[in-house]
Parts: sequence; C-alpha cells; structure tokens
Amino acid sequence: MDTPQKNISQIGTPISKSKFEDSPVFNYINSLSPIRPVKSIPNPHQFTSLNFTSPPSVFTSPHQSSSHRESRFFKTHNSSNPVEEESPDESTSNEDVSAEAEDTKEASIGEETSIETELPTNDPVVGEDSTDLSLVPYAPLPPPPSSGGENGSSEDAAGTELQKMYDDNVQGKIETPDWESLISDASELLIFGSPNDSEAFRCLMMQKASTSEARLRNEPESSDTNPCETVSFLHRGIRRRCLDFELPGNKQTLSLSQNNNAACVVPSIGLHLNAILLSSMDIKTNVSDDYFCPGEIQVGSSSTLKETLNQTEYETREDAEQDVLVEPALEELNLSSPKKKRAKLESGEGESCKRCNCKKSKCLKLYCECFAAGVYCIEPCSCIDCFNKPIHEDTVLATRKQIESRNPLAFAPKVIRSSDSVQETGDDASKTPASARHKRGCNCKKSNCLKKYCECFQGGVGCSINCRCEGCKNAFGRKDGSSTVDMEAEQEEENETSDKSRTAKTQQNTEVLLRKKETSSAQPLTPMSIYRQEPFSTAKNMMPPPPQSLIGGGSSSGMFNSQYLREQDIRLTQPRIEKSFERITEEGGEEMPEILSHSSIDNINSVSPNSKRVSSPHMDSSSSGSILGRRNGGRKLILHSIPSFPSLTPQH
DNA sequence: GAGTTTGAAACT
DNA sequence: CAGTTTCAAACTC
Repeated sequence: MDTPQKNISQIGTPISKSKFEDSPVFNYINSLSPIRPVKSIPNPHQFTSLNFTSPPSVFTSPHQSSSHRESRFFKTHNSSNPVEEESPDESTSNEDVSAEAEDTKEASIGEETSIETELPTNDPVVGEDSTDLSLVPYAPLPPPPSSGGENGSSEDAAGTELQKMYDDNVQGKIETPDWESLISDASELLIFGSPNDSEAFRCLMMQKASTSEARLRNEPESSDTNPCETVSFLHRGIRRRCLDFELPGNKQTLSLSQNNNAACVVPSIGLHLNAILLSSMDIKTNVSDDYFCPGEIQVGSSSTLKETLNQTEYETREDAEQDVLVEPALEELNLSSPKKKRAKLESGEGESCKRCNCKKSKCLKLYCECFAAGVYCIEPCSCIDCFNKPIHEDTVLATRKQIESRNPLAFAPKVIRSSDSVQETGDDASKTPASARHKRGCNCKKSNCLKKYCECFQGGVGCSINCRCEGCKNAFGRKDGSSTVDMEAEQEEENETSDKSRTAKTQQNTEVLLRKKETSSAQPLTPMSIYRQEPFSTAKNMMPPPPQSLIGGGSSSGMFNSQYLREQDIRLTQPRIEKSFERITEEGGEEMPEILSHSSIDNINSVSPNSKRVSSPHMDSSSSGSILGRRNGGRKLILHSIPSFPSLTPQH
C-alpha cells in the first residue's frame, strides 16, 4: 500500500519525496497547513497500520445521504463513492465503517479525489477550526468556507484549486498521522468541549443517527474493534440526537466548547457535555447504558463515580475517552434492543435520558421531555405522531422558535446552578443548601415537593423564594429556608410520613444527593456554569444580555442542563466536569475564549421572560464571578456571548 | 399494564 | 395576569 503522502507529495509537488521534504515547496505547504508537519514523513507504515484504516471514519460519515449536514466535518466530501454509500460486503450496520475503511484504502491508493474525500474529515477537526467540529450536526450548516467542498462539483474552479491545495496539504499531514494522534485530538475536543464538545460530538453522532437511524438499528452486531468502527460506534453510542438549534455562523465563538455546545446542545443540557465527560469516565462502569446519562451512570456505579469524582480523576480522562471509543460498540449493541434499554431505564434510573411517551403533543411542545431537552426523539421513545425527528427538522425548529418567542427561557435549563459560595451572599439561596435553584420555582400543591412532580425536587434542588409551593418539604431545601443541615432530619420525616416504598426511593435519591452535596460542597462549582451555557450557546442565539448565561451557566444549555442538572446526581458529575474545565483552562488557556462579564450577570435577574420569576442571579453572579476569577487563577473569563440556551431565534 | 394523581405547559 | 384546559410524567394499584 502506498502512503497517502505520496499522493500528497504529488499533489503538492511532483518532486520525489526526498527532495520533497527539502524543497521550499514543502516548507510552503507546511506553512499552509495548520497542522503540525508531523507525519508527512512516515507514511508507509502508518498507513499500513490498522490504526490508520479505521479512525478517519470517526469524523467521516461516508454514507450519509445528507452529506450536507456533515459537511462541516467533511469539507471536501465531494463525491461520495458509490462504494462509500453502500458497501455491499458489509452488513448494514457496518456499512459506514467498512465504507470508510475502504475509502481510506482508496485514498492510500492515491486517487486525489478519494483522498480529498477523506481529508476533509480530518481537516476540520484536527486542524483549523475545531469550532467547526464542535458546530456540527444538526445545525443547518452554513456553508463552511472551506467546505465549499461539500458539493465539490459546484465549486468554483479557483476556489476548488485553493481548496485542493489546502486540503492536500492538510491531508498530507492529517492523513498520514497515526490514528492515535487523531483520536487523541478528537478526545481532546471532547475534553475541551466538555459540555459543548461533548454535545457537538454527540450531535455528530446524532447526525449520523438521524440520517440513518434505520441503519443504526440494524447495525451492531458486529463488534469489530477496528479503530474506525470503534469511532463510529462511539458516535452511534452517543447517538442520541440533539436538536440543533444553533444557527449557522456560530463559528464566531472562539472557544471550541462554545461553538460546539451551541450547535448541539442547543439543547440544553445539553447532554452532551456531560455525556461525554461522564461517559468517558463512567462508561466503563456502565457500558450497558444506551446513552450517557449522568443519572444512569450514577446509578450504575454511584460509588465508582464518587470515587472518580476525585480531582485526580479527570487526569485519566484521556484514557477513559479512548476507552469510550471502544465502549460505544457495546452500547451500540444494546441499542439494537431498545426495549431492553428502556426497561432498564425504567427499572433503574434511566430517567436522565429523555424518552418521551407523548401522544398528543407530537413531541413539539414542552410537554415532551425530549423536545424540551432539545433532543430528537429516538427509537426508545414511545411517542405517537412524533414530529420531533430530524426528518421534521424544520418543523421542530419552527416550533421551537415559536415557543421561544413566547418564552425566551423556555428551553433554558430549569435548574440554575449557582456556586455554593452563594450562601455567603446571604441571598435566599443561602437558605437552602443546594447550590442550584429552579429557574421559576415550583408550584406544588399536593406533593409537598417530595415527589418528582416537583420540578425542584426532580432537579435535585431545594425550593426557593421563587417557589409558590404549598407545604414544602423539599428534601433538598425548603422554600422557607431549611438548610442542608435539616435535610437528614427531613429525610427521616419523609420516611415517617411518606409511603414506605416510595419513600425509600425518594430517600435514596435524597441520600445520594446529600452525599454528593457533602462531597461536592467542598469543591468550587462555578466554572461549570460557564461551560454549560456553551452547549447551546451560539453567538447568534445569545440573548442580548444573556441572562441565562450568567445564570449559571448551567442554565443556558438546554440539553446539558436539563438532562444533566435534572439528575439528582448532578452534583457528582459536576465536580468532575469542572475539573475538566479547569484543566482545560490551565492547559490550553487560549481555548477558553469566553468572557464572563459581570454585566451580563447582572442582567440575569431582570430576565424573567414570562414574568415568571427567575432565580435571583445576583447571588449567582457574584459568587460565580468571584469563583471564576479564583478558579482560573486570575485568568480573565470573558463572557463573550454566551448564549444562555439554545435558542432558535437568531436574536432577540 | 391500566388507571390515577400531579403540576407544568398551553390556552383563553 | 388569572383562570382553565391540556398534557405527559410520576405514581399507585
């Protein structure tokens, strides 16, 4: 097999390889490509290496009929090889992978075209715009500048040439690279993205999934550990689709995480972040879970998580992530039997993962948890006449927009996390132990805020002034200001008053939460908030003064927050995430573009869209701001434009 | 699994 | 903005 590099060299310069390296042209080429020269050299073996074949697939989704969506990733995804599209050999499940693998092979053979095809995949990701990567999936892609390649045919000649050159150069570097590096990059993205990235990643997956859900279903039986496959699996495993509310153009945001988040998460809670971060860590423990759900993870291995939460943990993340690559396959397998999963979720605590059962809302209203969370409904959902699917993307977006017009914060995370430090501020929040508060507060009349009917309780947060509940006995903190101290006592009360079985459940949750709180309380919480926003954030989407973003950051990301925060377990995960962020900031300081402006924070208070009350931000702001400063060690965090949550509306 | 309860979301 | 209806999750049996 020839190495792609040859091709590259050919493209770039017809010179022989030895000359090639020395030649000024080579230098020039190097300068062109953002990526480190690396491997222009090594080729042959790298190429031959198994690693090589598969990995690219990670970012490429050859078969996609809806290539445009992925265009971001595959800038130059010109011609789809028929082969790509359908690899007769492979089972449907593996089609993608196999196709990709073949593509790579072809690339190695040396066709420019084929190479280009492959390259694109890598390019965006590795090199230039990590942002693109993050952007991902569903967003109606703005034609990426570089991506003109999407429709290679349509490209202008000049543009094409440039693109080619660029691609070629990049290719040379990227292609050759061993997968390890590639994967590591990818993992890094995940890491960085944290919430956002993960979301983005997920979105990526989702795209795939959405475009070919049917395939996915069929897929997995094969459990090849081929790198490519693993990657693809990863995506698939994560595959739950996020609604991409992000608007094209998000690229503005500098930070990877931001962009990414915006894209996917849009859905707030974006699950995403969590998903990956957690997943990376937790997946190991809970392979069976379909999605990376914080809650599930916890449940599955609560103890493990706790342990993992330790600061040291995140250090292992990279490794974990690699593992993730492998793990997904398992998940994938599981996916094949949705019922199983569902059953599992039901029985267990799969709640974290959205799976709706809508019958009349068509999953286009906030009644639908999936929709509310900013994710598309998937197979496991039992909804009827569901419109919350990629196929109806337009409808979904339109509906979302409509809802947002009515209530800008409709898709904002319901639970706003504030830093623990809040207590210091003396705000009402201080009364309650929980660092987080429900955005609007609950309105419980009969549940005493002791059941999941109560959104506060469900979100694992205490009731606050904002709540209009009656007879509040929220174990996480009463409206009247009972503190964490009381919680245990409350639990006891609960036991007495509430039904045994039910109580037991509740109590468990509560206990878990308490433990988490105890553990987490020591740790600074804030940083997360910043990132949370990102998932959905899109410069465009940003609300003027992003109230949400300020809010807790946590608030903004639809999927992320909702899914994540909703989990009572949130706390456990959070520390971890924070750390990851922290790490990011430390290591790649540049990566964090966001600026946390206090001003925005101030706005938070005012922002109660529906006139419904929003948790008092100031506490958040003050605390968060201070914390941020602290955490970052004086680094300035800029809240550039943090889209608080994934809003469809371009701008308000 | 069916039915009931509950409170958020949507509507008026 | 308040009251009512609709809805789907949470819960119970």
